[in-house]
Amino acid sequence: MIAQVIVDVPVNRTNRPFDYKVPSWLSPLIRVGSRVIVPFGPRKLQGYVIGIAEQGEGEITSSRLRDVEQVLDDTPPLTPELLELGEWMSRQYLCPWVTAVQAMIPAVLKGKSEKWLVATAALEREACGNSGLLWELFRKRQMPLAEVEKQFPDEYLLVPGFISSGLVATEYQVTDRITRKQQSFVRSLLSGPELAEAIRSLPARAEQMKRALELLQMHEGQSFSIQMLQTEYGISRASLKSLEKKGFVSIEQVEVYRDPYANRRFADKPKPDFTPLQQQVLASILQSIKMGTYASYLLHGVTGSGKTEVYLEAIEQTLAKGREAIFLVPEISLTPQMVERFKARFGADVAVLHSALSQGERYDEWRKIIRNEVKVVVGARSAIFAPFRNVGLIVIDEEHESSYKQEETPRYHAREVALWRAKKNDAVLLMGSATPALETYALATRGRYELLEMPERVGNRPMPQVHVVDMREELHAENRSMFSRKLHEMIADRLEKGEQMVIFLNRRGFSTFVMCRSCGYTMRCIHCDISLTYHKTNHTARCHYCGYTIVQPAHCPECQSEHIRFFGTGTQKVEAELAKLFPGIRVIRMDVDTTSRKGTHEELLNKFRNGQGDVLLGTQMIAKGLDFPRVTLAGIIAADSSLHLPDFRAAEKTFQLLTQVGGRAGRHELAGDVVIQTYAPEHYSIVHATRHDYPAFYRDEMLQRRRTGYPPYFRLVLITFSHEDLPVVIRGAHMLADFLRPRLARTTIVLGPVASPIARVKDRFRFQIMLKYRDEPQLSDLLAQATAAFEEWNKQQKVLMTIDVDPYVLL
DNA sequence: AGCACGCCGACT
DNA sequence: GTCGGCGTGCTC
Repeated sequence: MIAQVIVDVPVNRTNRPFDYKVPSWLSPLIRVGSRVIVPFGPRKLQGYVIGIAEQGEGEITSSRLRDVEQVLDDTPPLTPELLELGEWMSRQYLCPWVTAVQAMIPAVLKGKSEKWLVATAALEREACGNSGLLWELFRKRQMPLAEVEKQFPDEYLLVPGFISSGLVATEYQVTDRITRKQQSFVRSLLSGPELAEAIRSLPARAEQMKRALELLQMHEGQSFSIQMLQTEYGISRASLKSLEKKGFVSIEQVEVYRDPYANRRFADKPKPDFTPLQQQVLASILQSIKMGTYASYLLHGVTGSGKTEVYLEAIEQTLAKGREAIFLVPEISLTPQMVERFKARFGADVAVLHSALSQGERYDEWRKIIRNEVKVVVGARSAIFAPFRNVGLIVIDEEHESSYKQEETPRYHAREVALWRAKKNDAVLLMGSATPALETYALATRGRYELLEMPERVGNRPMPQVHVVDMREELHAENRSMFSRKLHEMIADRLEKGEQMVIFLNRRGFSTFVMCRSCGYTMRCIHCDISLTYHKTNHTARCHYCGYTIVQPAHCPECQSEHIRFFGTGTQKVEAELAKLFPGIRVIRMDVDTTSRKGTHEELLNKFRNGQGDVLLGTQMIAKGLDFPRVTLAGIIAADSSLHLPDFRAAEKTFQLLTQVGGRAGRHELAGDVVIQTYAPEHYSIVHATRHDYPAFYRDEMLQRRRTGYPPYFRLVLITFSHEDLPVVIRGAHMLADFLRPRLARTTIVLGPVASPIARVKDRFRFQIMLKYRDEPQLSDLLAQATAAFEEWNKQQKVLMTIDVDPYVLL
């Protein structure tokens, strides 16, 4: 038996299966998809079985093949479908297959290969003399070599001597980080009458023991966790121990899932009556679910149109057909509200893959999926890899969100992966948004996805009224405050009425840079080509690219002036201003600084929901998915701060943001207002957002994209190079461009090589090539060839190259 | 990626 | 005459 294995060496040169013999004792355990440990050259590595055959296919004769050393799991963590998906990703996104595979499984399953020092039998017999290291090895039997070097830096040099004298030996070990949580459970060892007798036999003062036995008597055959008996019934560990000693009960260790939602009850909302629009939309979707064939839908529904109810119903019907469902949400909007809704509706059938989970919690949730204990997965981007075997429905909420694109290798887009899985499984793909990505809407209008429209809010609630304030006029009217008169007036009005509001500040692209007012000097990173950002909490200036941090100087390093200040408005500044203008106002600020601790996110939102705040003030993270009945005002401080970024999606992002934030107001009985403050009130993204007119925005933006040659008219590939020496990067970039140009279609545009917009990061110069193409059916193959040619060229240099297919971040 | 093998300069 | 620098090539 031969196993074909891809090994954990994520480079192109080893991006192919290697054959191994399967020793007979492992053959019952090994499966396609198994994690294994294999010898690889002088090392031992973790690998994944991608195929099993009777005969090896390579030219190496089977007698010379090495053995699989170990099979790591009794259930393979990868299904055949996921392996195939990994292969596709590897071609599509030009990444090593093994990297794609590792993106699919929890981080704790990624083994690390280390060289260890182990004691030999000789060491047992010999005296260890005065060597601290040998004593330690005698005691511990083995240590990672890296740890030896750290703990015994002097004796580390003696290691080769110890090896040659046979006292120690080296060996490779592969370790993963799997841990399992155990809990003690108490179970009665006695039958009914015996139990009654035992209770009577206990002395009156053994009150806790009596109560424990009575509990076991009442719930016959059930076991109770010690922890629960302690907290809920006040029965101490000690009394349970003595019951065990008396032979009345047994205490055993049972593995439990780490569940952040344990001991929480979720109230189920009654299923609402569907509006006619919802019914209409559902009819199409449910028809496809019933047929069990591939179908894809774009559900374009305004904020508050009840898209979530449609999703939930579609999921329920999928489960009713005995199939499984994946529900993707953007990283940022996997809110407790959303989780609660799912837990309430689907109870123990849901696994939640949250970015805030610890690695252990994530592993436990994932195991519920691989063990077929759940039927629905709710999660961010990587949940698209849920190892279900019979996916019937994939829902992508807020389909346009950029968090669905992974910005490291493998640089995949969850929407693309979802499409692949849906087709593969004859499943339904349902994407929803109030502001679809242009690419998606364009495909929908061309029939690639079926377009479903829900242009009205449920219950005929009106869309909020949007007021656009031209901040230039405010300045002319001598208002230098960050709040326009309109917004000021409306805040005062809501405070008076006791209603709530959301104030949004897009700090991105408007960062708080540090500048000297006297000489104009700006603080820049010494390693990167960007300005430093001021952080108030510890009074430092930091680089957001490499982490370079200095204490904020009191004087300008250039001219010694004291007038060195930070510019740009941050949430902290808005908070201070609100407090000044409206004494007594209760502001709940939500940004990276106030939510860094685990659980604070939820805490702050609960506070706001309970009415302990008048204003929810924050960045991106409050823009989406939140639904508070008493919010009647949404204020956007600087709507155009995202408009002038060097990004072809700037207008689209602005439109989406304004629409989403505006959608937070007036979702229930109370009508809502939105105030947008801007310096560019005539810009089409702001005008159309004001009128809630997506189609108009789509038309205008498509004209721009056509004029400038960007998606959806052209597709992009961004190739980035970096190296410490500028001439070397430039040579590398030209080498690749020269390779590609003659091989590409005439209609394809090769932009560059040019310096990247951020020309230096971490002391490395960056150059890039952008490919713009309309039709390149063989592009993946060509890029693979180009990569091979580049690697050949790159043997002497050490230029880093990354290829980003359909990039989102162009820096 | 790592690791071993192998060929040239500065030391006992 | 040896120790060790890192260039080159391979891993079933």
